[in-house]
Amino acid sequence: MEVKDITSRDVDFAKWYTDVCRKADLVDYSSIKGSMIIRPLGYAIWEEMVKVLDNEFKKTNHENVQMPLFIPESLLNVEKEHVEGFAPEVAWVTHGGSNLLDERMCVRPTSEVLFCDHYKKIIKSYRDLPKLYNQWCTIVRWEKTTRPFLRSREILWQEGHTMHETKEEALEETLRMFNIYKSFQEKYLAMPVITGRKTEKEKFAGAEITYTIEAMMYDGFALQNGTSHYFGQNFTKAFDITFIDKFNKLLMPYQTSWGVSTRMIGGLIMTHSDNNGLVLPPKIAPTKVIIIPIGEVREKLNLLKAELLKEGITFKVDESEKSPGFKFAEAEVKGYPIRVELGKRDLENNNVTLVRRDTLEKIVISYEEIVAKVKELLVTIQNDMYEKALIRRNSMIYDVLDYEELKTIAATKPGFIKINWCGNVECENKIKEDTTLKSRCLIEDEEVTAPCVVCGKPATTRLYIGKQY
RNA sequence: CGAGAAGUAGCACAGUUUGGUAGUGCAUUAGGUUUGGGACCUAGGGGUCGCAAGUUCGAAUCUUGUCUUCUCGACCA
Repeated sequence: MEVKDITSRDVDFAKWYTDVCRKADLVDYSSIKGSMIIRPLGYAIWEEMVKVLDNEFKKTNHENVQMPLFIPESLLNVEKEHVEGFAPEVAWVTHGGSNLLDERMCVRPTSEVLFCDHYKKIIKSYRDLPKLYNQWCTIVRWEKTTRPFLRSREILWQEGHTMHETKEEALEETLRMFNIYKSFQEKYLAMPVITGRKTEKEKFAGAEITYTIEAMMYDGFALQNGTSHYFGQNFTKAFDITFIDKFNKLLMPYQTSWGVSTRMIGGLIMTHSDNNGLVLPPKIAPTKVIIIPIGEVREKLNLLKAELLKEGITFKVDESEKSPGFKFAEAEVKGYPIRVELGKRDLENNNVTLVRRDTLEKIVISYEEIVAKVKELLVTIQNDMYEKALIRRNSMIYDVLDYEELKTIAATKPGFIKINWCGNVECENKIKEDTTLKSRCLIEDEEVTAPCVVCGKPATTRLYIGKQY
């Protein structure tokens, strides 16, 4: 459990990642492949995420529900594209006790069909719309390769499923939730993200439009950190969901779904953490301040605790018998944004030492300044972490016009590549075959600058490509 | 799912080649001394060697199967 056990980030990034997950005590392996135990610190980070997002969902009039865990096979089969997309990775329940079931059921890999089955019953009139439901739950997808937080078989997440009277309303909802995710990741997780539509090839099974949020990890790989889908009437037609509008006409509603998962915790680690362990942005850190008393400082400690409590700044005090050096290292592994070293020797001069986790900078100030400085630092650290990640990310984005150059960069430089693309799936496939890079998302706010980088025909759009987790 | 590597105490590992009843460091418990970057002394506790079958008088060690983890590939809404 010592920092020196953490593999260097630049030596072996994959090993470093799992080391941080374990040493910071975020997660433990269970005896079931791909099903992890989320430990108290990992879960506390998730709870902070849930708190912020759930509040955003409720502010935008969404209601939480809880749907069944199982999906009967016949129900999963209702929407053709959807079942084809998910069938290879669902887990099946075939027995109840020792009796073979008449119809096998899968453990939900996502809940579109469950919501549709329910909406069919409760939506009758335009007065029943919109329906804005969300659920916090776990789902199961039988992944072949698994990694803590990034790709597990049991996934803790949130899925919103909404039904709307018009196409315009549904499209607006898709973008509304997409923007909530984007701004959450930028403002709270301090993660710069690229956002946009997925290509036809990469969109969600059954969706008309998929918007994606992609963050670049320290090693240049992309992590898809959230998606928002517009379904049009694909599912409502398949499920025959209808309502009567105000002119007494029978119509079909338009649908969306959107989700984020504990994968964001993996993104947080691979964006900000370092060789000393976890680094958490203050806004998402469950505990903002760790106080380490050195020597007999009880009186000042009690005073400080009362002041932080009054200010609503979450803190912990390490009053264990360990040596100060051990406590410093431990505090760094766990990623507390600010460490307060409350030492007898400093206090004789009326000083305390603050240490920023993101830069490890030591700041000596007088005792009276402490609360004001902590408040200031929490803001500074949050901003600096975003800026640092942004600069690094931007330095790893390449704009490429020539296909040979594309292959060279793909093979030698980690990161994202911007290209001009004709929109043809053959060109998309060729890039993947030649370079293993896949489409991340369309860049819709930039004009095309040259012909398609693959085929040389006129380009219709700009596109981000990159390797992914 | 394919190829490769690994699994011995909470963690990191030795012991396996050559079969003989399990060890080191850290952590942990008790008492004491310490305290500004991973303290020290003394005395303890903790492991059916991933699991299962087989070979053998005897298996951590040999054989087979299986599970889990890691790496590379395929897959990945």
